[in-house]
Amino acid sequence: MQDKARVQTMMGEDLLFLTDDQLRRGIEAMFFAYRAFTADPDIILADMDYGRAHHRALHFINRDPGLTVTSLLAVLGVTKQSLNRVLRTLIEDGLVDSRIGRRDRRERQLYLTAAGTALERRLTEAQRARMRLAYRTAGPQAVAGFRQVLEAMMDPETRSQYQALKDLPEDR
Amino acid sequence: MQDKARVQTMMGEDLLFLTDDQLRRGIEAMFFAYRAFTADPDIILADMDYGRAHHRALHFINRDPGLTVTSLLAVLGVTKQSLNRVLRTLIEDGLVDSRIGRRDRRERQLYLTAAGTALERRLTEAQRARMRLAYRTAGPQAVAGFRQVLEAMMDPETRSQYQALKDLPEDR
DNA sequence: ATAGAAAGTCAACAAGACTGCCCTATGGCG
DNA sequence: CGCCATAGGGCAGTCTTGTTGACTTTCTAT
Repeated sequence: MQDKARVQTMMGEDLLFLTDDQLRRGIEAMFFAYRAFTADPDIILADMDYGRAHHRALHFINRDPGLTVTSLLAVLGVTKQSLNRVLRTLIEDGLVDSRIGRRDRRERQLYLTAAGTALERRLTEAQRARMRLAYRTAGPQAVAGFRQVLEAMMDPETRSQYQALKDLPEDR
Repeated sequence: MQDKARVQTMMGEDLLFLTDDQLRRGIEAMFFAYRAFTADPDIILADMDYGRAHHRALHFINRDPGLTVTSLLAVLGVTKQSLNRVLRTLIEDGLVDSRIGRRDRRERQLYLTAAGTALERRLTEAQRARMRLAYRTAGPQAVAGFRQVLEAMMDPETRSQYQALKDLPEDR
């Protein structure tokens, strides 16, 4: 009784999509898809002695220029020591600019330099290309469902952060 | 420059879901959701000196008992040296049984022991609980879309492996 | 003015991926 | 039989990225 679980919507009785088998399929899909999802930028990064962590930092600094180290920490969910190493190399290499906070001089506000912006764009575009194809293949309705499930999967606190990101300035 | 990618194409109109902004939202959702996705089993694993790699091995051995080291390698997409370290500890700890291949005595066929099955179940159940909640929250139609997009995101070769898994014996 | 909290940095260590190389055992084939 | 390919294991060393602990700088409240 595994595959006939093609769910048809409506019909209150239709909880077939919650069988252990269906859940396991979702788990495996997450594993395989995430691997592909990170593969494209990883190739670019490998060439320049950077890793995924650098990409993530660039992404969120680009997303919200001027954010502090602590804010970035909260979004990334790592320790500040871990982030610091990554940040240090990015700053040394001239991809990120760290300026002393204006309100509070203990803080460091982070900005991408022109070079940083260029790399971020290159990395993200590689990732976007795959996402674009997947979106196009699956169609708008599937995309909506995709986002709904992912959002429901996040920890509540993370979900708030994610939703808050929605409203950030869209410059670029 | 960021084409605000409103409509373009002749028929256009419904390509709004392919804007760079929409794609970026998807990228961020993947990042946050995947972190949550791995968090629950990670807590259990941390207590016993195991890591994510052990979980993955247990999962796929449980999925297809008797598979060879080479097959497992192909599914996991890691090097044999990397897998070997993980597998060695699992075998030493009595969670996995490695038997000499029946067709080909060079091969090792992998099985979970009772203890291995128990741990696999515990780990997977933690992960399933989150997935179940997400599925239930989002609903069947969203789940279908979720799976469609993830599948479209995989590398073609991986997708074949993923689809092939569909037909494996369903014990449990 | 000073104590304590907060932000950030430096140092050392561990997990888990990788490569490269070498080894054994087995299987297939001319 | 002999040769070579394949399956698997082991060892050494590297890299990224996570961790904790201890430190400095800066701010804030008493």
